[in-house]
Amino acid sequence: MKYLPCPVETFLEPTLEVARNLLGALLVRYKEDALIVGRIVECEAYLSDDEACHAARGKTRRNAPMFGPPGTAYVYLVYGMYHCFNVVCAEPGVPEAVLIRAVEPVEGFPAESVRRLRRLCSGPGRLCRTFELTSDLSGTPLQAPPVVLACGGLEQGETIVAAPRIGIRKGKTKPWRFYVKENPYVSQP
DNA sequence: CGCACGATGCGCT
DNA sequence: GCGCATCGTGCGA
Repeated sequence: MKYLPCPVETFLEPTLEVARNLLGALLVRYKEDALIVGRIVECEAYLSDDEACHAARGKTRRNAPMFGPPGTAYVYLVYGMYHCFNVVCAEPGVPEAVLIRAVEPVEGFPAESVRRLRRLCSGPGRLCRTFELTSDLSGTPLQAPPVVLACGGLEQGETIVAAPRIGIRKGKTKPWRFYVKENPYVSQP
C-alpha cells in the first residue's frame, strides 16, 4: 500500500486536537480506474454540545454515522446540490466530527494552473464533487478503499491558524476552523 | 403531511 | 456584494 491509513487511535483524541492533526493528512480516493489524492489544508470541528453540530439535538437517520465508530465518514447533502465530507472522531458514541473544507492536490490531478486546481479542491462542496464523495459513502470506514485517510503531516515551517467557522448561523464565534497558514488551497471566507 | 431551511457555489451587477 | 438553484431533512401540526 502506497498510502498508509491513519490508525483508528488518531480519531480517538479530543475533536479539536484531531482537527489540528488532520491538517497535512492525505485524503485518498480509489476510483474504478484511478487514484485521487489530496493533502488536507483546511477543516472545521463540530462538537456534540455545539449548536452548529448536526447531532446537537440527538440522533437522526442522517447524522447516525456521527454516533458510530470514530474513523468513519459522515457525508450529507447541503442546499440540495452539494455534499460535505466529515471524519467522525472523539470517543465512540459521542457525536463529533471534522469537516474537510480544502485539500492541496497531490496525485491524480492534471497539470493545471493553481487557479484551476483550487477550483477543484477548495471548498467542501467542490472537494466532494471532485473526489466523488456522496451520501452513499456516509458511515464508511476510512481505513480501506474506496476512501482512505492516510497519515501525513505539516511541512517544515507550516503553521496552523484557528478562526471562526464558515457558513453557519449558530456557533459563529467559536474558533474551530483550522487551516495551514498561507496555503493557496485554503478556501477564501 | 406540509414546509422552512441549510457546515454551498455560481453567475450576474 | 447579492440572489438563487435545489432537495433531503427534521421539525411542528
